[in-house]
Amino acid sequence: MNPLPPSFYEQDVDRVARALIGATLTVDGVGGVIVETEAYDAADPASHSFAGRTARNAAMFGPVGHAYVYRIYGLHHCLNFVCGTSGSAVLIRALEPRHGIDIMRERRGSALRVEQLCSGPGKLCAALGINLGLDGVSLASRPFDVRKAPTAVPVIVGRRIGISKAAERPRRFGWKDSPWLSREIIA
DNA sequence: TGTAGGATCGGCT
DNA sequence: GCCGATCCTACAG
Repeated sequence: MNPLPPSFYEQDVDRVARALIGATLTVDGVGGVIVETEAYDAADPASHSFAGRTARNAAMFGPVGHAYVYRIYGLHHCLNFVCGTSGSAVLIRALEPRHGIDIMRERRGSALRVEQLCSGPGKLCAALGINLGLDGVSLASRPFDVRKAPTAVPVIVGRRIGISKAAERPRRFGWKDSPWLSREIIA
């Protein structure tokens, strides 16, 4: 359960996406265990970095081990971890809530079941209080805390979700049979 | 300068 | 399963 060093993110983005399953992410002490991720890079037509560096995606081309946060559909946010190859990042899609569940409910709605708090990229950003102010911020310092998975976990791979280009590429990773996934993982 | 569409979510049919 | 919310990026003209 040690903090993940910046060198961890230097690995191939698909390897990082897989290795993050089981890691613990908190923001100001609120968060839980990562159960679902997706990999993107500059050679991927579905990636924001595919068309090159712009003002929005600058963090994807910035320092490794920093956050790339963007707004989607005008109202939600998504969190990514920037990796070694320039323009590559891992989208964090779902968490098992562990810490600060009362605060998550304050932010997301007091009537929600625990399974609904972080079961999607937009949901977990709302629950953890992630916004554009965290774009480009280092994951190795506050408010972020990312810790290595204490033990190996069973990971399955499938096609990505919610994209129109290259969705069939097997770049979605999830904790096998986890009840905390955003959706079932389909190969 | 104008505008189509997106790595989503929740409510309604 | 479908649709609207809501904003800002990217690209066309």
